[in-house]
Amino acid sequence: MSWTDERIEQLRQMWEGGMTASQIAEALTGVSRNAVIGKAHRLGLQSRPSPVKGGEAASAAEAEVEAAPPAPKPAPVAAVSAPEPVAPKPAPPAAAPAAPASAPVSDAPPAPVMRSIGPGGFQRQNPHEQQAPIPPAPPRRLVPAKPSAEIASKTSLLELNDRICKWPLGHPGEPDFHFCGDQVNPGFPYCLAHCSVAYQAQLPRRDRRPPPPLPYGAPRVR
DNA sequence: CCCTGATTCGC
DNA sequence: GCGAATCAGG
Repeated sequence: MSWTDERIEQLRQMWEGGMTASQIAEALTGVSRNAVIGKAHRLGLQSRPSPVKGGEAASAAEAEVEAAPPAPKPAPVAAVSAPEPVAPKPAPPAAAPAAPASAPVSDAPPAPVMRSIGPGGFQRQNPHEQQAPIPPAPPRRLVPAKPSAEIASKTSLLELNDRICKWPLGHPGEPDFHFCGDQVNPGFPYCLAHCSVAYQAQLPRRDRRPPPPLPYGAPRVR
């Protein structure tokens, strides 16, 4: 494969859009990650935060970059080949309850809380902490979460491998059906965020709590 | 190990 | 100009 104008343009947009060289290389079939990086440099595309850089020459140039980081990444223009409207970004799915109003525990001496770690690094709850393992099943409609930088190129079925999230976005058959494509939570087929959607901790029936407040018309739990 | 981008250098 | 090999940090 050679660098046609079209491919160069796609590379440029994806690079500026924040895609990693690997992602770009996958999207532009027939080129390696190195090829992408090499080309990007030859094009004069500015390097984005690279891990290997701080080592030397902490000069003015770098200082400037450090000085003004909080610039929200502008939504990159859609790829030339597949202009796609940017779908509204829904709230992250079923995030773990940040700090649920923990039980009115007295100000007793705080015994060190021991928690076991589940697969994938999730913290398990102790039996005593089960107040709200999961906030009452949200009656909301589930909307697929949208990963950060998959605006320019969507992860297609052909690009799936063992280390990218296979969480489907959209519906098969639809033109923009694709997969999440983020890095997987090691040992799982999905990224961390989608694992939290796909896997819900299930407590022994004995320890389960029915009473919690089912808001109006929430689905009956048997 | 996995990942990342940067750089080098033979082609 | 190209990109594999290599480097080096996370």
